[in-house]
Order: sequence, then structure tokens, then C-alpha cells
Amino acid sequence: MLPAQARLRRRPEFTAVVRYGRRAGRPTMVLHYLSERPEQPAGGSPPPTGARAGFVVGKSVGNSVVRHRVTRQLRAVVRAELHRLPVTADLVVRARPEAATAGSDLLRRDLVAGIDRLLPERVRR
RNA sequence: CGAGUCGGCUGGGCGGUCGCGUCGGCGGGGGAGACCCCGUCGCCGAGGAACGUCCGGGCUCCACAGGGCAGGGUGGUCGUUAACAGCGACCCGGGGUGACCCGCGGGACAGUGCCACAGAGAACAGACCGCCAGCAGUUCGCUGCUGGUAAGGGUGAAACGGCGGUGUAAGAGACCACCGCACACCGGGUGACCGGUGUGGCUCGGUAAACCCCACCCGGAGCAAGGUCAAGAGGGACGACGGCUCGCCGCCGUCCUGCGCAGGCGUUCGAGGGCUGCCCGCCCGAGCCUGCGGGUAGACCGCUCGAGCCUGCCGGCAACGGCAGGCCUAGAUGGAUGACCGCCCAUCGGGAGGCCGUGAGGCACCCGUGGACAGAACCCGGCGUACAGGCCGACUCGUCCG
Repeated sequence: MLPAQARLRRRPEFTAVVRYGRRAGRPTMVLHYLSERPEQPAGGSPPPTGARAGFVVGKSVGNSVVRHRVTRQLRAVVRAELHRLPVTADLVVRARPEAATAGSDLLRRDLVAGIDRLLPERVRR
């Protein structure tokens, strides 16, 4: 599970990552990645404390119970991989309907493969 | 033992590793302060439906100057409640051998509308067949005309009370008994209504989830309510730089504005707004309305102690109410309450063929499978809907034994 500080909390942050970030599609999810966070126009934005992640689970995935379960599985999976991203990075994970029936193992494989494609060669482990 | 009716409870358990949120303790840091941040420890952390948002309330804001008309809701009676379209008991009607179940259950001599098709005839009824009488004809089978008749046939959702008898040419509440109906009286019940007696021979329908009439009830919007505090997002012009598909995009700086543009109405001869809608009336009153384009919704309070939950006693057939004692039980805001693993228990599938039993079957063993419906968002009371299974209680009918 991710602390609230490591999650995207504002709508503009989501739209920035989804519109300007790099994309990587996997069967169960689509990753949007922005390595450098844009300047906060409001000023006084806190210094970068680590990579952040946000989740988008639409109604096409399932009913409320299914959506919550997928979100929680994704949060747990992302938590284990977030340290690989630079401290200024934002990641948005958008779940596809196939994620509803996939287990945590499959979600983890898709996430790792997606991050490998997004990160430049020199940053890989 | 079999078949069934009603009601209640439950909604996987234990452990481990790693995490999340509120609150509290301790330590550290920042700040003038309010307070915030980090680390660590501890407590607590989804449901019976949290769901649908169909009713009813609390709470908040607006209004409180009323009257008339319109509109909406409810509909056996009596209770219950903060309130209800809920719940309880009872009444009436219908179904079942029974436990029990079902019913949008006021009014059709206040008025209006509708009642298809079939049928001879359908709301001041109606002779198609049939039955009976008379007359005429006759090939003695019957036929025609006139009249009587609503018992029978046929049509229909429904045919002018039902059934049996008396009666009659055949028939008919014409008359009689029973049942039904209407009215009156008596008795019982708070009441819906029920029981009894008498009288009347008794045509005079259905539909009000058709208009309508009657009785009772009903201000509007909703926690994005509402309050406090912060902040400007954005747009335009000019200029520099970068990119390329060469006139657009990205980005930076300065200036202007602090939603912009266009149109309409108006400041006591009053726009517009409020009093649920309309009219009358009343109040507030200097800005308001429309179109196009664009933007924002941050923090804190509200926010969880409440018609609250548990236990016991008392009143009541019950719904429910009263008293006493105890308890504190989620408060998120891109939205915590989780992820993974092991064992066990339901469930289902397969194997082996062990034990018990005449048998259907039951118990035990091994392997696999694997948990119904569904996620709080201001809070309650209901209703409705979804749901793998498991447990408990009361009662009815049938069969067997004693």
C-alpha cells in the first residue's frame, strides 16, 4: 500500500501525465509516465520527496467491488516497483477490463514489463 | 419418519510477513503563533443489505402576511411512532384438509364517459329455437297465422335473485319453505363490523390503477446544504528563443485586465427577486437577464453521542413504550479498512474400496477445487431488490409404534 503522499491527488496532475507522458500498453493496463514533474504554477510546491503514482480504474472494469479490488492490487504491486523510478517521476496506471480477472502475479508481470519499456537503458537495474 | 407453513440468527475461522487511514502516547524537527512534518508504539477501522434512492424524518439555508384557485400524496378499523405509502392486532372478501397465505379494501340513487365481439335481446330489457292455447290447412309426418309464456336450449364477463315445491293450458315471487338482498328494531364491540328478530316479494349492472366526489395530510432546495479562512486560476497584446510538414506549436519575459465579448431591460414613472405554481396582496430592492467562448471548486469546521447499542425488569395479544445498569462502535476526500502465504471448516468433482446397514445410504481416508450478493461518503426509521450456504425455534397434515 502506498502512503497518501506518494499518490497523485489532483486532477491537473493526472491530466498532465496522461496528456504529455510516455505510454506503454500491456494486456491488463496502460502506463503513462512523466519523468520530470512540471512546475507548479501556484508556487510553494513541496520539494520532490519520491516518485508518485496514480490509478485510473473506470467503470468498464466492473462494479464498485471489482474496481476497489483491482485498485488495491495495483497499489500493492506498484509499491514494490516504485523505487526504480526517479524521485521526480509521476506514473499513472490505467486498468483495462482484463485486469478484473487477472491475479496479482499477472498484474506484477505486466507492470514490470511496462516499466522496463518506459525507463531509458541506463536507469534499468 | 415423510410432506409442509411461519419466524429468527449467521454471512467463513486461526496464524504469519509486508502495508494504509483516523485518533492517542513518546521522541525529534520547523514556525511568532495557530499548527504542520518525520520516526516509533498502541487502540480502532464496511454491510445485512453499506445497494437502489422509492417513501418518511432529523439537520442546514431561503421564506414566514395572508387569502383564493390549481397541484401532489394517502385510502377497511383501531393502535403504534419524531414521521411515514412502515409496522402490529382486528374486520371484510378470496384460496388451502390444516399451520397459514393473498387483496392500491372510501364513494357508482352528485354528475359525465366507456362496456368491444357474440347474441333475438345489454340498462324505462328481450320471443331466435322451444313450450302452450285458439283458428285454418293437411298426403295425418306436420305446416301456416294470431296470441300467451322468461321454466328449458343457445350467445356472452354479465340475461332482471338462487334452488325445491304449490300452481297453471304452458308459465311467472303469482304463492310457500330455505338461502341471498334491502329496510327497521334489539343486542355485542372504542371501531371496521358481527349476531338475532321482524317487515318487504325484492328489476333498477360493471368500471373510480376513467374523469370526478369525500375525508385527512403536504412550503422550497439540499452536506457540492451551510459556515470560516486563504488564493488568484485564466485571457489579451508585444518581444526573444526552439522545433518542423513554413504558419502553426512549445516555452520564457514585460505590460494590461482580474472572467471576456455581444445584445436587451432598469434605479422611485422602479428592472429583477422572494412568499411552492397562478391571481390578488405583501416584502426586499440596484443591478438583472440572454447568447457565445473560457475558468475554478484549496484548507478547516459541519463530521459523527445518536429517535444510539447491549442486558435485565415492568406495561401491552403485538407493533411499541417506560425504568435501571453498562458501553463508545469507521470517518476516507483520486477517496483508508488492504496485498501475499500457510493450516482448518463449509461446497463441488474424482479416486480407493475400509467400517456400519438386508437396502436406499451413512461414517472415515487421499487428491484437486474453492467462498453468494456486494464497498460507508451528513445521520436515522422503513420499503424494495440481490444472495453460496449454514444454524435454531414454533406450528400443521399424514403414516407407524406405545
